[in-house]
Amino acid sequence: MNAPILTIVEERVDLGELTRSLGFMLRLAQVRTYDQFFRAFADADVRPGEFTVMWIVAANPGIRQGALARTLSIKPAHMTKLIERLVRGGFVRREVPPEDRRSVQLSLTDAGRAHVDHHRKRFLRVHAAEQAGLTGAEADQLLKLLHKLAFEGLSHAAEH
Amino acid sequence: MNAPILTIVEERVDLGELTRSLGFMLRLAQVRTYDQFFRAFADADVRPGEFTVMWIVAANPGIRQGALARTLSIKPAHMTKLIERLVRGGFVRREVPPEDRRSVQLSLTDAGRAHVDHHRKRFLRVHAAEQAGLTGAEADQLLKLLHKLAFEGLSHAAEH
DNA sequence: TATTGTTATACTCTATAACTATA
DNA sequence: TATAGTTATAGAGTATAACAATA
Repeated sequence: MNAPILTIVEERVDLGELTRSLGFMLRLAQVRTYDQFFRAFADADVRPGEFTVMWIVAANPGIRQGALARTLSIKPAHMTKLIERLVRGGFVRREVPPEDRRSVQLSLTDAGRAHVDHHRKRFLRVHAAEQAGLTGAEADQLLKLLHKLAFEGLSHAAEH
Repeated sequence: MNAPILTIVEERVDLGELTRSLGFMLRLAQVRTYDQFFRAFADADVRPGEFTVMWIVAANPGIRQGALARTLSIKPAHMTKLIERLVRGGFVRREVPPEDRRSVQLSLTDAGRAHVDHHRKRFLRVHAAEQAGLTGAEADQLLKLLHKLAFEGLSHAAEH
């Protein structure tokens, strides 16, 4: 059978063909990077979803709430609540543009910008920790493949 | 700057260095495979977590509930509820072994085995769909890297 | 009529702590 | 005392549908 065996603290669990499932392996790998994120930000009350949103708003001031939701595959209903938290925290500002008064444009407050700046370096350092066990070349290769998997087909990505 | 731009339906969103974050890219990639799973099993009321659990129980009859939880990084409290659902559905059997009456051993019922067998082929076919946009060699490479990332360091994995 | 975002609802998942029953 | 699992609770994420305001 050649079945892969995962050994965790003395326990042997046969995962069978699961380890050939991209979905399953992506989940396992993500759990690990998630752990590393929380270990790095244990003191800071920073969560990956919220920080990612603030990061993107920082890079795209005035972005529409819907565009942000589609970019991150977050449902509009959830995005409303997430943004609400960030507005309550004083990090994000919402503005209704006169051109389309149905929509909402997002930008960071001074506090929001300071928050992103303050944690930027640590956030980038987490990337290094995430790659534990990989060589630099392997990490690059992995990012390239994930990029292709995530963007190919359902959208168009380009480097400028 | 060379910042990567993600274009979705006419919208240009600058993701900046996020695309160099393994955690972020793993999340984006996983969202996609998650979608594909649900598209494939739209009619069947099969969820990835539950199906994965049943798959592992099928391959490891008598596995302890705690070992299963640790393998999948699912918290014991949640595992209790997840198994409860599968027991209620008639797919999983719980047994308390006389050697250690604190623990619970899991196995599939006939219905559980039939259910896994019935969806096995489709589950494997999802893997192919997940790889859309990748060549076979790329998919293999990606799995290898994910395997290394997921297992290296926190546990020991071996092929037999 | 279609689109943007909100509200409401329900369920899953995550995290924690307190608890039981065994060891 | 420590371990295996359960119960309880709270919050976050996901999914859907109905809705208001605007286009």
